[in-house]
Amino acid sequence: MRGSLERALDTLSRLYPERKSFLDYETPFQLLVAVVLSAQCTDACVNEVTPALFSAYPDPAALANASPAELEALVFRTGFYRTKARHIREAAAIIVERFGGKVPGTMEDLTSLPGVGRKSAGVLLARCFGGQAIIVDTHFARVAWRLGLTAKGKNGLNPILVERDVAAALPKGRWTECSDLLNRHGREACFARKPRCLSCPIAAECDAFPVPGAV
DNA sequence: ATCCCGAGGG
DNA sequence: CCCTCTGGAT
Repeated sequence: MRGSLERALDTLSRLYPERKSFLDYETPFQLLVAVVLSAQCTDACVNEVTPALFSAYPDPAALANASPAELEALVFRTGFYRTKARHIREAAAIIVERFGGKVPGTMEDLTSLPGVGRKSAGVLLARCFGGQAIIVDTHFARVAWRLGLTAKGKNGLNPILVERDVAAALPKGRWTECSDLLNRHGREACFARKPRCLSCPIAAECDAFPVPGAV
């Protein structure tokens, strides 16, 4: 990276002052379900299916007893619908049986749930448990790579390595803020295709500037 | 490395 | 047609 990550974050925090979630939810349980459904699909799509889902299954006990076919129908549009339906149902059962009906608040317990990897667990820790986490999704990884914070390996970007590299470049107190801001920048300007490099406020700090085909 | 899997953009 | 959209499990 050409400049300081902390200075880039200061700039982005002025560009994106509010730090809202893009997934609709009211409780940790609802966020857990929404995050699992968000794999490889847009949050807008998730938000279309979750109202009916949360209405039909308001808590882990209800979801654990859901009919698989009915559940698959409700989450169909999010893609990977068989896998996702099974994961959220099994996760709900585990939450009831092992965690007293409450979503657990540690990385280890969260990632023990089916369908919950480090990225999804990080979202829960940061949003519901006040934790600090480097949340590596497709947007975050792309932006971190373009800035020059991490490198691609044989198989492209490895989320674990991206997390390690960014964590090493930043005090832990800013991990979640960094996750939010790079993610937000990725979805609003630093697109995978035709990113808005010409109006990017942190272009001067970016190793990839200007990305070929940028506008 | 591969599979799961629908939807929209270019 | 190919890529991308807040990944995770095998």
